[in-house]
Amino acid sequence: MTNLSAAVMPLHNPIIRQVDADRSQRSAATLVPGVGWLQELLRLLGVTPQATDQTVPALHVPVLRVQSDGVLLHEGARSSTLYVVRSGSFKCLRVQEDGYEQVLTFAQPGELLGCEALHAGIRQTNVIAMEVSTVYALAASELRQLQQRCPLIEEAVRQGLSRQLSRTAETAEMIVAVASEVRLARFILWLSARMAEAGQSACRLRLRMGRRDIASMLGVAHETVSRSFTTLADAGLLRVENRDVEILDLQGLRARARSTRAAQGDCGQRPAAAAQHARHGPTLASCWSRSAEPLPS
Amino acid sequence: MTNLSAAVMPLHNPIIRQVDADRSQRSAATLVPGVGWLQELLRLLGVTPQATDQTVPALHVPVLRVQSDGVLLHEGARSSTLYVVRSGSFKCLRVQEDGYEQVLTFAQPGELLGCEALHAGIRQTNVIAMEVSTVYALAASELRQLQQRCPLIEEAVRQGLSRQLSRTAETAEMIVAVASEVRLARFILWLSARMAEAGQSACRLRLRMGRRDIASMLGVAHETVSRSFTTLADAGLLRVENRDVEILDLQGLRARARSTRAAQGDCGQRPAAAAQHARHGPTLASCWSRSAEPLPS
DNA sequence: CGCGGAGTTGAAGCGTTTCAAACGGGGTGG
DNA sequence: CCACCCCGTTTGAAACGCTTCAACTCCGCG
Repeated sequence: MTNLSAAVMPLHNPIIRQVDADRSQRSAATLVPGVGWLQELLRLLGVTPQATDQTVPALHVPVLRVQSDGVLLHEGARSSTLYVVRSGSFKCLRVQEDGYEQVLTFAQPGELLGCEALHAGIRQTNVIAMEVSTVYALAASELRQLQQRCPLIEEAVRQGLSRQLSRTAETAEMIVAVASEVRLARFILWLSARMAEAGQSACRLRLRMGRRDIASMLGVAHETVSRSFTTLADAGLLRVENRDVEILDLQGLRARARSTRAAQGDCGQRPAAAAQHARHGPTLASCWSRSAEPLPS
Repeated sequence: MTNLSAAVMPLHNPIIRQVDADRSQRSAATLVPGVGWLQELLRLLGVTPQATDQTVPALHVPVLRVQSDGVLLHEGARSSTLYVVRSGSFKCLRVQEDGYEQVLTFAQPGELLGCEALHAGIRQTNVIAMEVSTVYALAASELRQLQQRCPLIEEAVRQGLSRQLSRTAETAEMIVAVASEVRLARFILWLSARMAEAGQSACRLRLRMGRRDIASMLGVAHETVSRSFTTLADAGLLRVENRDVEILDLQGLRARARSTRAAQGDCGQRPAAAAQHARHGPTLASCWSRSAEPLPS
């Protein structure tokens, strides 16, 4: 990887120091500034490489290094800096009044963090690194400067926002599943799909989060997550060893994840409009519900 | 309201006709084109009026009129046109393979529809009008033209995207609640808050969706929704008459919505980092969990 | 070495799901 | 105009699954 050491660019130094009000507290050692390259940032955001190679100038972009369990963003803090995960992983959560940590999502490289603060200027969630991680930091002023030199960044950010939006639909479909095993199966497939899209192994997963965090996100008790893990393992779908998970039977796992709340009374007579949006084109294989192979029916 | 009749601007006529590939099927009468004003669009997107009055030119923006139960967007369709709800309301859903309709969210005036298609160009969800509704249609080409004449639109779209993102956190917190009554209470408060922010009555709600749709979004059986309604009504918090809901005891409803999955083992000893993000500023009152008045503790 | 946290497993209570039936309103057709 | 049917909604009862409390193991760390 590129070096994130103390070779701080003098050019952006004043900006980095003021990069985010979230680090106002005591996080002296948890956040370490550095620099990265605009080209890598665009690649992370999913901008096509062939287009970037032509027009992207070799510009530096501020990078923050966050230690494991370090707090990147504080709920309630006044800041609207945008972050893009460069390496590592994060969990986004809100702390309820009774102290319960409600995990909202997990973020991997390429994902945007802190987008919700764009319109109000106030952080809506806490973001905590689950391992040593680095992020690109795009303050509003920084963003404007970059846009002047590379208009492509604008499109990249918008695409990133759009991608985040479609991610939330996926997470929603995880949580609303009836059975806890189904939720967990969807969660595993969700992780797997995102590992695959990051170019990594899609069958061997090393979970960065604890059972409690998974349970929080899935909306079940953490004991239930543990039980569901063993159930899926006993069914021969998974091999689970603490936080190392291996998918043994991808098809079976997909089948398990497919089971939905039965359409009960809706079988046959749909409310006029609903009958029209069956499926009429190859949709995005959203990791679990739509598999690549045709259905046996 | 402004007239949406056949007075179609010749300027944008060719664009309107090609506005979205989603209407390729048979929806001849469900979508009716018209025009609206850029200024109203910006207001809907939450751009500050004082800023708009100075710089916003009086431009026309394409408007689509959708009949009740009409399909605005088709899952799987190739299109990346952006829509902004102008009047009425919509439900966004995905159809599972077994025919079950998974409702993802409900959209009200000011909300963006179809943002998820920006990065892939393919619709991820079906969007259906729950009543006669109108939307602003912003095709990619349309958007570029508008941006040249009014750079503010760019910022407005980005803010809209950001707002949608923070909405998803709210919906997630609805679904993960333990008890079904809590989910319903949060849902009602969520609707109420959005009615209020639209300038309408926050206590008298006319639900546009059926119990089944609510149940789908909340991840429970529709009978459970019905039971939860009566439970909340018996507790004196709500007055429910079919689809008309009146909030009788806002404080009590908030209290009911606050109850979370108890922090079980976490009472007192938090995992190092988690203890640091308590709450240290006035966060956005996200309708149910944070009330305006100070806590009795 | 011992403590504390993470993870697993067990047993009991209870809330939700599920199947079932009945009510009511809105629509259509006789 | 009334009857009828369909559908949304409500309510009941039984079974299932999850939650909760509890005990236990394993592991890292002071």
